[in-house]
Amino acid sequence: MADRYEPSAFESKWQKRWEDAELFLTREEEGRPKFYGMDFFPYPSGAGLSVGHCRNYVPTDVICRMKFMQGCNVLHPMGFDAFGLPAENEAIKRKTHPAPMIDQYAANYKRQMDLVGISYDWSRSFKSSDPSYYKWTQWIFELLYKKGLAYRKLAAVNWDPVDKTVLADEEIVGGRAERSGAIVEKKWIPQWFFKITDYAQRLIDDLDSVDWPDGIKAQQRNWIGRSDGVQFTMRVVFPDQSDLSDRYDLDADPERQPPNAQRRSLHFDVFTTRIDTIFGMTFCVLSPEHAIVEHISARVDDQHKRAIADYQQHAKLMSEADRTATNREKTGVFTGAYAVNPANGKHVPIWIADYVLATYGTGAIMAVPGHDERDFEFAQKFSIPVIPVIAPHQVAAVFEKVEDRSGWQIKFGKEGLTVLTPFASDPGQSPSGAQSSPQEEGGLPFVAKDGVMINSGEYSGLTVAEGQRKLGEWIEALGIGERKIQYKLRDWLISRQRYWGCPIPVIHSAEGELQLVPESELPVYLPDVENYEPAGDGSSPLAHIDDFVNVCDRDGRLGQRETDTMGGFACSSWYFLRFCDPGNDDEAWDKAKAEYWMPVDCYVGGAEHAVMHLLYARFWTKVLYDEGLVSVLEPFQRLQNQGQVLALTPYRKPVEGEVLDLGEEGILVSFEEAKKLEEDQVLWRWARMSKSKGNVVTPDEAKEQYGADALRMYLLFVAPFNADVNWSSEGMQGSVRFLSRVFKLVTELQPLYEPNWRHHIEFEPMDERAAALRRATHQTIRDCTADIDRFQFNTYVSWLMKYVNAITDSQPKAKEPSKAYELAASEALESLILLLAPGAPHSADELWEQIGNQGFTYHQAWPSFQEKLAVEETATIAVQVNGKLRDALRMPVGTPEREAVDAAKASPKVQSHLAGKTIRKIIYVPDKLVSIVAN
RNA sequence: GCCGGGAUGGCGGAAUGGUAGACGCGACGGUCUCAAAAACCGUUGUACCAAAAGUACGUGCGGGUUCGAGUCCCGCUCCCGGCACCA
Repeated sequence: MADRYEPSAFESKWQKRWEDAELFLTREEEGRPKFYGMDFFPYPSGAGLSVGHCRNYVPTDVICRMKFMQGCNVLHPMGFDAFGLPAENEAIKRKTHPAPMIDQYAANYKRQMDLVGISYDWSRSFKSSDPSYYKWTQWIFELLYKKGLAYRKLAAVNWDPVDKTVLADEEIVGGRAERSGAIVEKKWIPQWFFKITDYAQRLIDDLDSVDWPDGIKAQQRNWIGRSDGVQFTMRVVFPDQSDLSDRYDLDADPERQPPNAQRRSLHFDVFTTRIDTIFGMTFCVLSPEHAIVEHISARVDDQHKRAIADYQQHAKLMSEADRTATNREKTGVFTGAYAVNPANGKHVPIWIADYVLATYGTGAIMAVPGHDERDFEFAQKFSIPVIPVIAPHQVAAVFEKVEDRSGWQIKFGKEGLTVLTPFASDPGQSPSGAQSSPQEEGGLPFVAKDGVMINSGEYSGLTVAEGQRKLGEWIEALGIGERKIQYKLRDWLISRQRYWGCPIPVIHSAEGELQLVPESELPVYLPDVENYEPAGDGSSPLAHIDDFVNVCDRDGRLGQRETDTMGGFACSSWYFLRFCDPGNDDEAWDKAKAEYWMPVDCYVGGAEHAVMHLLYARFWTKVLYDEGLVSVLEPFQRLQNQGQVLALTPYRKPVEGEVLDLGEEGILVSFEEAKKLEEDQVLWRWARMSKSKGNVVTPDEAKEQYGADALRMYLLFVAPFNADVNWSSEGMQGSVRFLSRVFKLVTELQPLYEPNWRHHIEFEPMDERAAALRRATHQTIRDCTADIDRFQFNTYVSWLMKYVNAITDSQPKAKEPSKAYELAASEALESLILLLAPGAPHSADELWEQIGNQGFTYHQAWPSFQEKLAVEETATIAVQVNGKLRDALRMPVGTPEREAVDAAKASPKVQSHLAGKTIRKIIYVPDKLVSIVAN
């Protein structure tokens, strides 16, 4: 019998027994509520799991185990996101084939997860690279295609020269490929897209219905980037005024067709969210790639023609990274043409500049330097006039009263807008509300989100909100534009010119027509080949495999297979549905089964997928909902992001001339090197565990040294679930110590254990000691249950620790325990073991057996608490005088106000602070507080 | 710049507007031991005081609301994460 935690003696034994008993096979029994708990689909890396991964898996395991004990049918699956770039790159590096390699890595992941005792139902496991899985990924692709949500078009896309593939916008961070770190280039290639933009609004709206961290929701809203504004047409005029004879070929560009008027003139559309500032427009800007630039260029003189051509060339050559670099100085050229401001008929110069993006809105803007920082910067540089048209309410009030405004000036500063009057030298004449302090040159524009319109003709005097509404109506009435909603979100680029991915089930017929591979012929198998390295010319490796490429099309003629594969995010956009019915050969999933299990009740993973996987999976779910294939609009009801586990990592101080990696304070060195260096030469920093940093702690070694349960309890206890933690072996020791205390306590109390305590305890009169123990028991059940539900695993463990202390202290030292105490202790023993079970399942099962029970704690009912047993008999009532704590009284719970107040007044400590004062007011909070106000 | 999230003892962190610092780590003192480790017991926010009692101070900074603020409101500072010329 063990009176301490000796994990090597029992942890592996229980893992074997769980497996033999098929303990974690998913049940679908009637009459039980369901609970679907899941972790993010992991890519099985060759480095194996670190304890950092366990910080994801253990908490999910705790909640799933508790839910099962509470009587739920629990679906707790695990599979592997095997397709994709990381696997393929690793295989190339190792000169092996990704398929067997990934099998081996996945097997290792499973072994490690089992080592930690995670309760996965492995019978439902699969890899995204299994043909039985990707058959249905292709099937969903075809569904999207049929619905017009998958399309192929020539596009300038993000090309990663290192990984030699195209990437999605979501995979680019600051102009670099997130994975390879390469500076992304622009390349024009025909690409496959999913039309996620059709779902932009629903993807925003339905965020309201899910229980996710605010930060993730905000990131998604941001990424989708809704802007409400007005889009309207601007007519182009040339200095010679012969503009009407010039015709812009509208039919060639139907998207830019205006509602009705001005069909014969050259024109372009602009989008603005600030139509209220239209009177402040002093120029327009087109992106260098805008289609109309050619037409303008054709009508202007040679000097401007050349300037335009030069600038376009310059823009074309610039890399995406350079172009989007922060704080770049504005550049641009005047085209020689003008646009007519529809609000006041004024002609404003048309410029081209690369600060206007071709890919957003209409690729053209009205520029209002008075109220837009970028336009202001541009205007300053090119000496374009600035007209303020929005003033703060109090300034506008003064400004609008003045009839002769000659000599008045308006300037902008950090404080807002400043009016400089001709009588500024005489402060007495300066209207109140208008400052006249000297302004530094080059001040900021006044980005007036609120204020009053000025210098705006008949609209002057309206507020920003009113102006936006009225001008929007006016533009619509005029027929030159309409109110419009723009989204930053762009369509999801799905094709990859790489081998290790799900083949796109499309055939290019002899006529160049796109044909879907018939459903009966799915899957399109990924061919097993020796050489699959990317060519680097933008073609897929599959394009060079003749057997694969050449097929019969629908009409029996020679066609060619699509050779791009799908990016890995396609595979992970529906795997949660497959887990509901993983063995189904006839369908992707049985609708009834998906309806039963979906949505995922608790989804756990890292915050780095905020806008990629989580957005794509939501999109697919909505499409499948529209098809009637799933019954939920959102796949993941509750989402939680775990914090990372950081490890102390040695860095060396850089020697002169050495360049540091971005964000690093020193040069990374190995632990061996660090030992050799002088102490003051080594900088120890907390860094995310990674193979390259050499700071990984594996669950294997943690289990070997401390035990799986100690690791689990440590990860739960060390910090709030979503906070980063610093790995510490002292902390691990603490967990070992706690579990040892549990073993010791159970061993001590075991002789008192009465398995039938339940039948006797209500009839046995409770003495004070027994009642106190029962109180601790029921409070602990209450608090542990609530905190697991709330994802507060650190306090769940705290309550257990406190409970162990309480039971220990409750034991009678000198005399024999009473019958009542024996029964209370029996209840406590069982409760302690069962409450411990989700966190430390091996120890719980061992202890359960040790006190003479059979079977698994997993099959026991989760303890329930009785409110009446959890309440305290006496309360500590704080007594405050003028808000300061002066005494604390122990009084029975439910003491009436009168008594409590009298007792408080009687307290000598309180009296000394009341001496010579008159009581003005007394506040009483039952069982908590008496607050006396006196002066 | 914009959008999120933070800031509490030596450290990780608790705390429905009601006794701030639960629980743990570390540290210090003790028991056991020839000794050490382990284990166990005790102390541990700061200041004044020999100590206790006591008093004052104390949740990033400055204001405010309230009998009472870590918690609510206004204005900042710093840290972390994301986005970033998106009109």
